[in-house]
Amino acid sequence: MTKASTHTGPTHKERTHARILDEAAAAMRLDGPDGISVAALMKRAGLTHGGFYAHFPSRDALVTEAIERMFQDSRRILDDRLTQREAAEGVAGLIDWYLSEAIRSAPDQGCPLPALSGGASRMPEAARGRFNQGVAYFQRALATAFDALGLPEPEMTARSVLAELVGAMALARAASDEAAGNEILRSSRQLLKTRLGLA
Amino acid sequence: MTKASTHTGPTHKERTHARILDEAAAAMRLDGPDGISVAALMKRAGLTHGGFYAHFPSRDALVTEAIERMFQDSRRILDDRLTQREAAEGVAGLIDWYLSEAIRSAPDQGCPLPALSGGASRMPEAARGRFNQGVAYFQRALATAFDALGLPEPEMTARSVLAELVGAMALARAASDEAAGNEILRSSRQLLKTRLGLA
DNA sequence: TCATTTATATGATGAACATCATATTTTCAA
DNA sequence: TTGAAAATATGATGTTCATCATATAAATGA
Repeated sequence: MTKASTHTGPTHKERTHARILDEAAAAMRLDGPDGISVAALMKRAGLTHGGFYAHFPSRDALVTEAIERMFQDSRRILDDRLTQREAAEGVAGLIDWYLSEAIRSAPDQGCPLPALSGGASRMPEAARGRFNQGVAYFQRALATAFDALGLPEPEMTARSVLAELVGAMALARAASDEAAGNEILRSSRQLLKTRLGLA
Repeated sequence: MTKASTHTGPTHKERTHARILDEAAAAMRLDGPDGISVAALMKRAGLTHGGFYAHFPSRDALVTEAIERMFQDSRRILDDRLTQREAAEGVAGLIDWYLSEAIRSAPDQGCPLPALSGGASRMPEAARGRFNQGVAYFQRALATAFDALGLPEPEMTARSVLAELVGAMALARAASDEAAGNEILRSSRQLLKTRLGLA
């Protein structure tokens, strides 16, 4: 069952691997790196627990790959919004998307930072490295956009804005009262755009 | 060993209870609500695991009490800073303290929000309620101070500022590169004070 | 179709965990 | 000083977990 020499699609095993990763990424966005057991994860992927180690050498390796997968997804969204439009429109749209009520209610979509930032120190070292690369990429992308907007101190502003984005979504998701959570989102959407001159 | 009728200090049991709670609060600020086992917690308190259930009916009850304890500590600091000084000085000092490198390196002190926000949905229901009360208190305290500063939209600003405080500390702690973490703190310290007219 | 490789399933092992029953120690009033 | 009550320790139970050895099933080249 070695992959044929001619260019064919992904192997059955590769598809299964990807499916396990997708489920892990979704579960971890909901419940953090320790949020799902190997057995529960495999069941969600439609498999049994034993086969796991044919795909990943250890649970830590899964966590690391899943973190990377999450940031790949986020990077694609980020790039779409920031590079395929006018800078002002791109940034405003990113803020509205990032802090939308839809994303608030669907933590398994959206950015992994609000769910994972608080627990990065508990992640396997390799996973934490990927996490930091993801944060750095996000900061650079924002700084580039802010520079295009002509804002002063684009790097510093990027760090500050990212902090508010992440904190606002984390706090909004934490609220048991949905209305209170939505107020947090609304406040940050508005004041972020105000301070970036997008209001 | 019933507490004497005359007013004496706290019972031995009460002191032990408080000691367990303090250890739990410190551990949870580091590693979240699931960060420490009953056995490990009791060992840190200088006791053995079995006695735990003489103090708490369940692990969930401990988590709930520990959350409350953490917010009591924070509330005291918050009130000290915001009520015992000029509003401008109090807010600036709060920002500098909250986002200090010392607090970054000592997660078992400082505010529980950065460590716990991401995982509030996994907390026992009662604990989540206390958590939300803590957030609401923080927001109200900030809004009052911003009102005293004459800022427009003090409530909305309070939500936005709290989000940035929490997000900045969470991201700074997540960074494996200490310098990168410190840049995050520095950026938010400066831009928060700028946008509140305290620079 | 058949034989062989690859992918997945079954079942087991040992560790960590929350919880609890019971034993031991400590405390303090009499 | 002593004995009852309170506080803590010991040890056990059942569960969940990551990991792995091995068995079965599925796929593919011949």
